[in-house]
Amino acid sequence: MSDLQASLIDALQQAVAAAVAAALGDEHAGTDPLLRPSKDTKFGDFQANLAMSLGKKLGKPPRQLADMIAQQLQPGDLLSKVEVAGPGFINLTVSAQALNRATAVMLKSERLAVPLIQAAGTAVIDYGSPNCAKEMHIGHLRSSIIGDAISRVLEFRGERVIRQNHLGDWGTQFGMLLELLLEQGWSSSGEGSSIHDLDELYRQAKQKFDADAGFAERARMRVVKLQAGDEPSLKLWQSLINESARHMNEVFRLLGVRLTDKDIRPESFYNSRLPQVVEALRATGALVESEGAQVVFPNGFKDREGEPLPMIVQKSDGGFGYAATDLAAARFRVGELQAKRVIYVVDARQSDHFAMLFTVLNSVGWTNGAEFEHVAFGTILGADKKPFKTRAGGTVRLIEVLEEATKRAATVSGEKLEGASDAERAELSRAVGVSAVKYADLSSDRIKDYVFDWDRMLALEGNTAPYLQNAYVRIRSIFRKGEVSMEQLDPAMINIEAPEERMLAVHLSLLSATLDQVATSLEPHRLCGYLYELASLYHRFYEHCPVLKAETAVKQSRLALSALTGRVLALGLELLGISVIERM
RNA sequence: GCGCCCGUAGCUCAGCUGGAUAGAGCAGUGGGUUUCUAACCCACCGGUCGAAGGUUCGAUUCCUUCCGGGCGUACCA
Repeated sequence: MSDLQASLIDALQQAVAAAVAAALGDEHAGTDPLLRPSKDTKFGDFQANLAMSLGKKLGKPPRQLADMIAQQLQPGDLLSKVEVAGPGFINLTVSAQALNRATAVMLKSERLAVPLIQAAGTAVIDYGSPNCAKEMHIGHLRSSIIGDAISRVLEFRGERVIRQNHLGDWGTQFGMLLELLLEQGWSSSGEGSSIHDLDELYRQAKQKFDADAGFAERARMRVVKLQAGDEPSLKLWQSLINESARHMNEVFRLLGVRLTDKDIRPESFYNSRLPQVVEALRATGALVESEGAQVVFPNGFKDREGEPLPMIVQKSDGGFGYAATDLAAARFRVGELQAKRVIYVVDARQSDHFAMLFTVLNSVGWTNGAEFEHVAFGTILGADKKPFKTRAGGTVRLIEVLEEATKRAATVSGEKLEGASDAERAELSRAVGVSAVKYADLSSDRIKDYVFDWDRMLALEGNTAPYLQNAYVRIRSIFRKGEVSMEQLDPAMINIEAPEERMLAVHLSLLSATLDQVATSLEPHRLCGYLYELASLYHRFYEHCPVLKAETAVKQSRLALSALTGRVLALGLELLGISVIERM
C-alpha cells in the first residue's frame, strides 16, 4: 500500500509502475509512466502515456500494451475508472476517497506536501548585480526579480541557496568617474552626494570619455591605479560605493527583493585574486598572448572576420577585464562556496560571454563537477518596441516606476476598504502596484522581450497579480465573515463532490510537480501559470459552491478546500516575491 | 558574413520538455448580483501554430532549408 504521505501524483506513479511490472515484467517497472494531467475531464483526471513509447521499444502495438497495463489497474481504492483510448492513452480517474485523502494530506502538511529534495546541494545564484555610481534603472528589474523568485523556489525545495550580488563596483566606468571627480577637485569629502548627482556625473564622464581621447587614456590609467591600490583613488571610490549601496538597498527593499548587504560579493572582492587566476590559467596552457592582450580562445567562437574570437582575460594595458573577474568568481563559487549549481541571472545579450566562459571553465577543468547555467532574459521594450526609455530618451529610473505603479494602483482600488486608514491604503496601493509590475515580468517566458504596458499590468482580469491577489482576498473574506480560522479545520471533513471542487482539488495536487518544473527549467512563469489556473478554478468554485451557506458537513469541507487553496496561493505568491494581501 | 534568440486568434501571451479536438485574457456580441468582495462568473465569435520539406503511430514542440524581426560578434559589462 502506498505511503499515505505521498502526493496524489506519487501514488499514481507507483500504481502505474506496479501495473507495468505485473503486466510486462519487473524490468519495465522503472519506465517513466509519462503521467500528465488530462486536458479534458472526459479523459479522466490524469493520463499515462507510456504505452506508445513502450510499444516502439518492445515492437508491440501500443494499444495492446495499454490494455495489458490497464488490466492491472482495476478500479479500487485509488482509481474509480481506467480506460484505454486512442493509440494507447491510459485514462485514469481518481476515486473520491483518494482525492479526499490527498487533499487532506496537503492540508495537514506544513509544507503543503511538497517534499524536501534529497541530497540537496548548494546553488549559487548571481542576480541583481547593478553597477555602482549609477541610479538603478529599468534594466535592473528583471535580474533582480527573476533571480529572487528562483532563489525562493530552490530554497523552499530544500536546496542550500547562496545569493550573490555581483556588484559592479570595479572597472572602466570607475576610471572615468574618479578621473572626472579628481579633476574637479573632489576628495573623499565628496560624501553626502546623492545617487542622483552621481548619475549626472556619470553621464558627464561618459561624454568626456567618448569625446576626449586624452581623458579616456587618463581614465584607463585611473583604473589601473585603483586596481593597484592607490590611496586617494580608493578613498573616493569607497565613498561612491557607500552611497550606491545605500540606494541599492532601498530599491531592493521597495521591490521586495531579498538581497542584503551580506549577499554583496562585489567585483572588487576578486581583485586580489585576479593575478592568481591569470597564472593558473597560464599553467593550463590555455592562455595565449594576442594583440598585446592575454586571452583564451574557446572552441567554436568566431568574430566578424571568421577568425577565432578570444575571451580577453588581461587587457593590453595590463588591466583586467570582466572575464578575469568572472573566472575568479566561478572558481570561488565552486571552490570555497562548494556550489553544485552556479546560476547567472543576466540579460540574454550576454549569452555569448557566458557560453565562452562556460566553455573555458570546462576546457581547463575548473568546474569542480558543478553545473553552470545562464538564466537569460529578454529586454523590456517601450511602446515603440525599442528598449524602454523616457520620452526624453533617458533611462527609466526604477524608483520612478515603483512610484507610478503605486499611484496607478491607488486609483483603481479603494472604495471597498471601509475603515482603512490612509496608511493602510497607501501600503495596499504599493503592494498591488509593485506586485503588478513584478508579476507582469515574471509571468511571461523570460527569454522573450516584452512591452512595458501599465494597462495590462494592472488589469484585474487575466494572468495578472491583482487577479491572483483577489482570489486570496475572497478566501480571507469568507473566513472573516464566517469567523473561522484557516488553521482550525478538520482534514477528515474533506469530501469532494461537485465538479468544481474536483477540478480544484486535482489542480491543487499538482503543486509539487509544478515546483519541480520551475526548479529544473528555472522558469518562474510556469509557477505563474499554475497559480493563475488555480485562482481561476477557485473563482469558478466560488460562484458555484456556496461555502458559508452550505449545510454543516459541506461547509466544513468547502472551508477546508478554501483554506488549502488560500495557503497554496499564498505560498506561490510568496515564492514569486509577490505581496499577499488580506483585503483589497 | 557567422552565432544565439524570437515568430501561435485583430492585440497581449500560455501550451506541462513529442500526445487526443492548440488554450487564456483583452477587444467584439449576449447573459448573470435580495446569496461568502461583480477587482468575479457563464456563453458565443475568432487559428493553413511564419513557409516548405524531413523524422515519428503521433510535431506548435525535434532536425534541415528558407522568410521576417531582435541581439551579439577583441580589450565596456
